[in-house]
Amino acid sequence: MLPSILANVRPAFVPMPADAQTAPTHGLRVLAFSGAVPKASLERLALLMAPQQLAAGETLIDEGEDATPLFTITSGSMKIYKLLSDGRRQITGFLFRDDFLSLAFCDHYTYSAEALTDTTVCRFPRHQFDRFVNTHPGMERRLLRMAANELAAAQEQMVLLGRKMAPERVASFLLSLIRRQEHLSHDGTAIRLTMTRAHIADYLVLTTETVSRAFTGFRSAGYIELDGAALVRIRDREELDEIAEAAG
Amino acid sequence: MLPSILANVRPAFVPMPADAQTAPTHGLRVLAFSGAVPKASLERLALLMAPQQLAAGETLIDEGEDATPLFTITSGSMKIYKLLSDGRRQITGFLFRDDFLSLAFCDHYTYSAEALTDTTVCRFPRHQFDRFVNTHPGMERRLLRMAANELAAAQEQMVLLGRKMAPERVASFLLSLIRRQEHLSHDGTAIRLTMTRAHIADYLVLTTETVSRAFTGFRSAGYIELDGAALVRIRDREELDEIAEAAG
DNA sequence: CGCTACGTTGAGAACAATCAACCCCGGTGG
DNA sequence: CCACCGGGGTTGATTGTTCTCAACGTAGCG
Repeated sequence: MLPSILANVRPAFVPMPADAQTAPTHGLRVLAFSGAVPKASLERLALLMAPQQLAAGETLIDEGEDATPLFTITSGSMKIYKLLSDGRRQITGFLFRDDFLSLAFCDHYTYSAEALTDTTVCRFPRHQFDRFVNTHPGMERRLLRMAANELAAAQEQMVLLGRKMAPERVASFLLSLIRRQEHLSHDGTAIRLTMTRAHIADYLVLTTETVSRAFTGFRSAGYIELDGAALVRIRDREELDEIAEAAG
Repeated sequence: MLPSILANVRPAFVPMPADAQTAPTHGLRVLAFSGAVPKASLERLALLMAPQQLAAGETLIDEGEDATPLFTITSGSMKIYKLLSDGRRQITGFLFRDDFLSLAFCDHYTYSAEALTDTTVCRFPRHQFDRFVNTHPGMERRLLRMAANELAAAQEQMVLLGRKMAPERVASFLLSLIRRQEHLSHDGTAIRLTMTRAHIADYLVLTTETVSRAFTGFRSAGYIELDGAALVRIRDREELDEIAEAAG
């Protein structure tokens, strides 16, 4: 009755068709679920989607809001975050293409979501998505796999927040972006950050100053190269791995 | 093919039969999944289980170990934790009766699990559990629900670790235990802690000293009463809620 | 060309960690 | 019976990593 109960989940490790990186994905593809159900079913799922444009900084979801629709991101990037009543904010994750925004078993979202860059999402009406899931057992399994991956990532993040020093957190963050990108485009040498230092700080529980100092430190040590503030070239990944420390 | 891919998940919100609190649960019950499948199926699931005793402090799972079996806790309590290579430890959760230990989609556990008190677990062989899940769609849905709840809790924990002061963390922790207990036994006035101050500290990312100071502070303020170190009586839940701040 | 947002760098403050006693209680053995 | 012992818990003083506050740089844009 309530299959669509995931919070933010990424389709990590979804085998990606070769043309996925270059082909325009808005509209008729549902890459996040490819492989989970027959192609014909996927086409039917695609018919349920309604595309939606978001400008950088625009809010898609407000915490506590009625959680009727579900979303996947077809291009761009978003942050999801939670608030305390006095306004303290914790970014709990960044989402990119093919990531999936859903809800956590209650009727309202437990987090807010905002576009970092201009972003396109596809909206699924919940009832219809649920019906689709109910008639495709492969979907439930896929969603479970996504949730399990997300859960493991969340525990990893607890270790980061709880036990890692500032530079270790920043190194872990860079590496997680790199790994994510490698799955999508097989480029592990450079990343263009779509988030500001303030976003990174809010995610890693540091300040912009501390994040900046970590970047500067890595640059001075020759581990990375900065081209502007957004483009990061990895020079010594071994060392970054070392700093990020195990697991990561 | 891989339905049993959850990390630690609790059966939160499982409707509990009235006799569940008092009846001995070892052996023939699978409360965590009651309601998800027909009673007859539950009986068959119970046949797969093998009970196992753990003394306090005994390790059930070592991080990285082959993740063949799955477990539910039938009595007692456990901690699950992750390690960094230099030995830093982060407790990522406490598990109690009916909680479910599983694995996160890869072949090895991503965390360790150790008994806090004398504990009984039931072991499921993975192949057979998977087969059971595959033949009972209700199970997949239940597992998904459990995972979603756990994911929401993990995000809550990120906010706690990232944005809450020491007393707020301790208040949040006490309240989460209380809420959990209310679901099981409808007693929201007192809890007997099965973990030491050191465990609590490792979970909340504080030191035993800081945890102790928070307890002392709450006692002095009249919010709680301590009977020994383990028995906590709640005197002013409103105020604790206030301190734990929103969401929680 | 100045505005504004973002980023970097530097000096002092703060919260919790660390280090160090001391207390309390249950168990053990003389 | 009681002294000893040890783990866990509490309390106090000092240290440290990051935050805070503040200033300066830099880049994009009207």
